[in-house]
Amino acid sequence: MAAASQAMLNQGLFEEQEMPTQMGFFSFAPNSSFPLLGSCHQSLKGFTIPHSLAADAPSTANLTETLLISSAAAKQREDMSANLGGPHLFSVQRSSANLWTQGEVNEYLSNKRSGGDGHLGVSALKMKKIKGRRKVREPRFCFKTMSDVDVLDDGYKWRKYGQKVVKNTLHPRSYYRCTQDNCGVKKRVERLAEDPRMVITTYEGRHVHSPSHDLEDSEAQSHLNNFFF
DNA sequence: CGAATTTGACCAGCGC
DNA sequence: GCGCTGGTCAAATTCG
Repeated sequence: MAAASQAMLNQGLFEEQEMPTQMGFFSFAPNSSFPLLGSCHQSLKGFTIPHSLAADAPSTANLTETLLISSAAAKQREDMSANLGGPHLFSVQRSSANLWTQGEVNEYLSNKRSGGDGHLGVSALKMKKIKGRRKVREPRFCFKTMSDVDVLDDGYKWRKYGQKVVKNTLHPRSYYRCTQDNCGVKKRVERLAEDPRMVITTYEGRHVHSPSHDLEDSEAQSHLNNFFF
C-alpha cells in the first residue's frame, strides 16, 4: 500500500521534471570522510547512496563529487534542506553557484573527460522521445567515488543486464537494474578514463522499497517508506 | 540446477 | 537516409 502511494507520488514528481533545466551540484572537500553521508543516505529518500560510503567506509572509497540531476532533484534538495535542519550533506558548500544549467553541466563533464569531446552523462541527458512525445526522465543521481571495486554496496540488490564500451573511455560501462519487483531503478557504473581509480555511479529512478538489508525489519521499513517521495 | 553474468545483436535517437 | 552511439534484450555461459 505504501509502495502504491509512493508510486503515485513518484509519477507526479516525474511529470514535474519533464523538462529538466538545471542540475544541483554539490561538491565536497577532496577526500572528505563519510560520516557526512550517513544523513545523506536517509535524506535522499529513494535515491541510493552506498552503505559502504555512509558508514564504515572502506579506506579505498572516497566521495569527491556529487551531481544531483534535474530541476526536480534540485528542488528536492531544497525540500530536504528545509526538513533536515542542522549540518548535513546539502549544506556543504551550498551556494547559488551550485545551480548549473544543463549546458553548463555538460560542459563541465566534457572538460573533465580526457580528449575533450567525451560526454559523460551528456547523451543520457538528451531527451529521448517515444512516439513523438518527450519521454519523462527518471530523476537521476550521479556521484564519483575513489574505489577499488566497481560496485559499491548501497544496500539494494542489483542485477547486471548489460555492459558497453563507451566512446572515448578505456573502461566498459556496466548497466544494473534493481532486482526488486516493480522497482525500475537502474544504475550505471564506469571508471574515469583519466583516473581509473575513480568510479562514476549514476542512479536513475527512485526505489519504491527500502534497502534489502532492512527487509527483515518491516516496521522500520514502513517508517522509512514514509520518507520516500 | 537455478541464479547471475556475459556478450553479441538489436533498437532508437541524433547529427550530418 | 545513413552512420554512429548509448541503452537494452536475450541466448549462452558461468557460478554457487
